[in-house]
Amino acid sequence: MVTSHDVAKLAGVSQPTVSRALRDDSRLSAATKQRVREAAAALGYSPNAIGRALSVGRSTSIGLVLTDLNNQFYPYVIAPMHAELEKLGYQLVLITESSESGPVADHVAANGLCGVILATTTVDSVLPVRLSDRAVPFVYFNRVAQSVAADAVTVDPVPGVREMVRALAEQGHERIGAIFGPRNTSTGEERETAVRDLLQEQDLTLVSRNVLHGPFDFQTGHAGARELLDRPKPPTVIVCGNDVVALGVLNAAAELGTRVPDELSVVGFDDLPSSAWALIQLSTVAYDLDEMSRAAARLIVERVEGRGKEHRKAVFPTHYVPRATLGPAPR
Amino acid sequence: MVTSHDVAKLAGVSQPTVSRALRDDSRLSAATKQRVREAAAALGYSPNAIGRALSVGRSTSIGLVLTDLNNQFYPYVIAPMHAELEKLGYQLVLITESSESGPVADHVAANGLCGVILATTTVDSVLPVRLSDRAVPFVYFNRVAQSVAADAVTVDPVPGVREMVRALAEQGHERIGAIFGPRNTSTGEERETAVRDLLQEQDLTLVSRNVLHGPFDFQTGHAGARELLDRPKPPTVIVCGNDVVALGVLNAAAELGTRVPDELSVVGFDDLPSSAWALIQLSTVAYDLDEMSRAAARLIVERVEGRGKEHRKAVFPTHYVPRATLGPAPR
DNA sequence: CCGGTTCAGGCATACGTATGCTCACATTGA
DNA sequence: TCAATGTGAGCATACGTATGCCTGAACCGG
Repeated sequence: MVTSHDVAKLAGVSQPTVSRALRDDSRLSAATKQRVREAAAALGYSPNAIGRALSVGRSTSIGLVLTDLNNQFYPYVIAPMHAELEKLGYQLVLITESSESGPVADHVAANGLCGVILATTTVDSVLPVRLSDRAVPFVYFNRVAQSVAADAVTVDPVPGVREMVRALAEQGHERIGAIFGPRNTSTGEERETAVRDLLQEQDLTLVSRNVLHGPFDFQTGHAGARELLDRPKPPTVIVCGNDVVALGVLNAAAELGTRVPDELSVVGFDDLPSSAWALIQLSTVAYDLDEMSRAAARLIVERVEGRGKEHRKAVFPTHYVPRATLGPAPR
Repeated sequence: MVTSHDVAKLAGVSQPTVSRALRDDSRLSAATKQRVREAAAALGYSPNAIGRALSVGRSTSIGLVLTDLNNQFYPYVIAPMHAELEKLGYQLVLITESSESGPVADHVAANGLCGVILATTTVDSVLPVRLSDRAVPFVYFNRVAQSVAADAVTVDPVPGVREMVRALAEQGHERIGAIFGPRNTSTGEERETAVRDLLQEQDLTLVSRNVLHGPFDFQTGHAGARELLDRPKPPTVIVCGNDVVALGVLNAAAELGTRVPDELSVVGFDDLPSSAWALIQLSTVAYDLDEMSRAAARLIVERVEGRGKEHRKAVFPTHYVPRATLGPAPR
């Protein structure tokens, strides 16, 4: 391994001078900088990130904490987040909360992460507290916890849900089913509240026997749809907590031979790229997930670098995207 | 931040003793170890990974190098790989080859990764050479390069493709189209060769005008299907380089109103979880992608830890999974 | 009773980089 | 000509952990 000492020797300067030259310190003469740069290039030197991290007291690794890496939702988060972090000179490290290596907070502190993005926070999670105790900077992504205030990027479901509910009323749906997300997540709660409130504005009601809850995953939608469709008077539309749940519903309907949207309408939330596929054509509530992911990356970097003191919240608006899975209510 | 010095002070021992106690060094007495452990627990101490990495000369971060993080294929690789690495005490760091931060090899060396898994190697890639030059341990995942020998986990397409081609012949297909992967990837090349050779065994031929190539992505399948279906005598079946390409084909067919499998059969390769969905039901060639990903993780860790000297190759067998997208050839 | 062995732990140092402080030299102004 | 200022770069050290080497004490056998 070639170190700054090797470069120093070749350039005929001291090691600190190498460090300064490559960081473009104003105190060095242009000639010296040039000489050092040439020596560095000749040796193929690149500064050791670990030495640097130890010296400056923090690394350039940002952790992304999530529970379910298998969920279809996260690829669309990871990709833009990674891209943005890379642009800013940071790396993305994946951390799952079901960590077998003990408490996540220890894990984070121990592994030299300089900050984390929390993507699967539950309302009652203690992780934010732990991180706060250890002074690890963090940002809420999508979901927030009540325990600790911090930077956050979130979604405002109301505008999109309002449009969606209006479309649903216009199509004449009255027996409405819903498969919401977990009650202990802010997204689950907010979306459910938005749907309930806005349905009421349309003089529509959600009867509790047609409302299910579960994790934001395929299985929830799949099993939920089978349950709802098995009712004597099944709902004519199922409102889903997110697109992944809706995919579960659509597939269950396909298995049962229930035609969508002729016999059953389905709406989702997130507008994942696959929802636009011709084979899916899911009517859903959309927002700019790509930009939202990038915003989270920028926020954590600013926080890590000490810029910005106030906690900032970026709230992304939503809109309804009508496609083929919401149709007229069957009589 | 609480360091091993703090623990040492509290336990009334020296810092090296703390280090040894927590690593369960045989030289220390049980009593001392116990005392140190209690002190560490009392202070909530966890060893700093950066200090450790600097001292021992390597980190516990494994890089996963890929080009297209958006590809549907990778989530199913990342999740098990991450899980296995975590179990072994390592972390997964994502690296994209289209890195804006300069050559990947520098990036890797500079960021203190102790090893990398190459998931999107092209046959003519120079990255393996660069890594080899810098003595960075690496493992080929799925695709291999010719330039440098290394540990590798790969797939043998022959058994699965043989079954698939036989099924295709049995269904009476004669006008066969194909959308293969890039010629400069080992997977693209191997699968294409397998299909061509085994078709010949069935006295079937692939006319070159019905053969396309492109990246292993949705767009390739989508555009390719539109091109092939626009021919005067379109193929009755399209053999795809992988499932993601097949998804593109299926969606293009849906857009064009081409019924699958009545008017067009489609087969894929990889058997992604979504291929089994009722809405998709893609007939495809399967292998154990989950176990393969874990195997890559284990291999790189063994290499990093210096165990095992010979290069090892793990080759995963394939089999055909008949579903709904391969049907009888239309007359 | 003494030399040799073993055990338990401390001391010194290394890893690679960054930075505060110091210092030598050149330049400037009076 | 000399003091004051400024410029350019080196010296010393810090970051947190791991480990080779050494030391002191206890123990053992002859």
